[in-house]
Amino acid sequence: MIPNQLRVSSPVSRQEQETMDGRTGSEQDRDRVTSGHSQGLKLEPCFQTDSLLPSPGASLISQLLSHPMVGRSLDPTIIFPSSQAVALPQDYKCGASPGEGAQALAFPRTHAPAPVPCAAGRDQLSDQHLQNQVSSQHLRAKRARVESIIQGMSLLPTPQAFGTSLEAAFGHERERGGEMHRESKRKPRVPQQATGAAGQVAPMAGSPHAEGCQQLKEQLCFLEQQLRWLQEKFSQVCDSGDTAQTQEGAEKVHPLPEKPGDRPEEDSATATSDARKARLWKSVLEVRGLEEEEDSGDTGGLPSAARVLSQALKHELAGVTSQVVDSVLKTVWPKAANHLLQQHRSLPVPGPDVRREYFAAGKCRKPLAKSSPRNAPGSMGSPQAKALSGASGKSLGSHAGSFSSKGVRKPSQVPSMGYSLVSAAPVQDSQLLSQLLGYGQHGLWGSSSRGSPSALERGPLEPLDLHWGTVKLRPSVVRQQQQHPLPLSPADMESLALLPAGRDGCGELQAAMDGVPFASTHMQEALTPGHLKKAKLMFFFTRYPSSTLLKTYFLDVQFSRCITSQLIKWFSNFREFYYIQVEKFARQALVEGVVDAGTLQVSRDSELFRALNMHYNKGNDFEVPGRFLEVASLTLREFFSAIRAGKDADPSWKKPIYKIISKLDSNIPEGFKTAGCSQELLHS
DNA sequence: TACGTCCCTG
DNA sequence: CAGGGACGTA
Repeated sequence: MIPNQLRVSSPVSRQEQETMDGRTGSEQDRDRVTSGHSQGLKLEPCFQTDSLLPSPGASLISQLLSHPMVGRSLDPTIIFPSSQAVALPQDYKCGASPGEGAQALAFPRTHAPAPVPCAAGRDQLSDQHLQNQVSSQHLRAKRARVESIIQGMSLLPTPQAFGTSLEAAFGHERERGGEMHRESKRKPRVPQQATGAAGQVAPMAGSPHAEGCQQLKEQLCFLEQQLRWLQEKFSQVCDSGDTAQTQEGAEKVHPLPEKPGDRPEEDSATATSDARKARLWKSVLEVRGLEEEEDSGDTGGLPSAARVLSQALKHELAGVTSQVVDSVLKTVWPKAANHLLQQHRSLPVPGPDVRREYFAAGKCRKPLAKSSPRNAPGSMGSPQAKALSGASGKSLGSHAGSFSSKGVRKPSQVPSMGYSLVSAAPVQDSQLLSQLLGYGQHGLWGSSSRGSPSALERGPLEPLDLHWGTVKLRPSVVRQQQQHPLPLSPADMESLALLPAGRDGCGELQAAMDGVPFASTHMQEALTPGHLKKAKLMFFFTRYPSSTLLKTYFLDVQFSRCITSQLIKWFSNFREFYYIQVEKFARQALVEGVVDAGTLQVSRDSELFRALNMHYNKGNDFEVPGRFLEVASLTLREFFSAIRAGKDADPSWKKPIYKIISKLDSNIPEGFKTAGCSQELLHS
């Protein structure tokens, strides 16, 4: 932890240093968060992703996807760790043995259960092997091309989900899959069910997440099923195109019944989920077969079969991902889940694009009241629930002043639409994203009057955020954090980095980070009109804010000497105007013959108030606190008395008044600390 | 040196 | 009405 690291970069003035020394708790929290975040960065791919995703479904997918990545031929032992693997034509493994030709081509097109044709003894095939041996060289070359095509399939940048969201979600598994791949060259690996699901979920057992893990596991099993369905569907597609050849291939392969287990490697293999894996493998082979077909004929672009596969996979994965989300949510947050799922399920399965949009809209943000940086991922539960349901402390309106319905409160009138995947208005997006990225965990935003979505709306992804493992952040994100330290917790960043974005996980994240109006959370190096407006409203509460206080309330501003001066100057100008107005009305009252200063009261109907309100609260979107009326009344009386006493002859006759008024500052509502506040005010 | 106030300008 | 300069204060 290097709490001060982020401040070292820029020299701080003495006052700023003092300010730092007297930092508020929240500021210190911010440091903790930030440093905690940096700590989080050091955590390489770690626990949760591993522990939650290695269920069979995940590993299958990742393996499937990882194959092209490792740039080697598909290895049956990956998908067939068991006997079936060895039953496959041996050629598939190394591609060097005789007989790779016809069998390799024929097998993929068969629709007989994969293991059966696979198990077809080499003895029975030997004739065909001999016949085809002549062309084996050619076929090898063909195979290489096909594999490169398949490789390209999963690497394709276009396509939304295929190699992206999965890549993000299963990235680690995938990496491991690559290693496994190599390992399994000779040593059939233990089925994932054993090592993966059980072994890796186990660490979570006993924790509040155990149940969630279980749920997730089940969902991933469901994902498997979906994949199976997909394979079958894909097979049908292939068939429709290649009926003749498929039949031909089937003829070749069908007469090859054999029990698995003729091969030596089979010994060490276990036999769980063999049928499923066989089908998966078959599907892969079918693709390969198709590729070979197209290789000789249609060579342009992405093969249609691949496209079909891609589309279907995308669709299925999107759906299954939703299921997983639902499942986990249901587990860790049953009450909300019920509500959310109802709506969620009524929605069409979101495509990757939709999800990307959803993310860009900042709707899958962290809980606003993300209590403390120590709220490490995985330790959710009651704190989260509290934070989510508690709708956190103060609101702007909880103090003397509040926003009128016309103004800042507007966002709160956003219909409680729950987990809607439909993108919201841009302004809202920025606000929401600002919550996500900015100060959400302070819980300052989370008041009902601030238009913060209800707890239910805070996103079903939230639990997942906590589950998803730590991931190395994109350099750009890290850079941004270093330059403009935001109180992002590691979990925040994780969720950002891990969100299954659209076509390119990183790219989409980048887009979301860069493209979305970031001003509300990005540390401003200059004060904006929004800040001015905010300052004006703050003037209703404090006429003499210290620079320390200002720093506290303009958290999204990168304070420098210049910024501080400008803010101070603003308030100086506010005071100037204020006193001028009050003096004017005091004199006016004197002229009007007012005798008793005590009768002077500033009400919301008075001209003085109207003038002041017009100045500090244009649009009247903020309900001026009553306290301000009292202060104004007192100021008016003081001026009145002083003028009546002829003190205005003294050049510094106002100073005593200033001194009195300066003691009448009241606390500023916490809501003003919200980063998005300035932005929000601007739009109101 | 930082801040506050006054005065002035556009 | 925001902002700059001059000046005073701590």
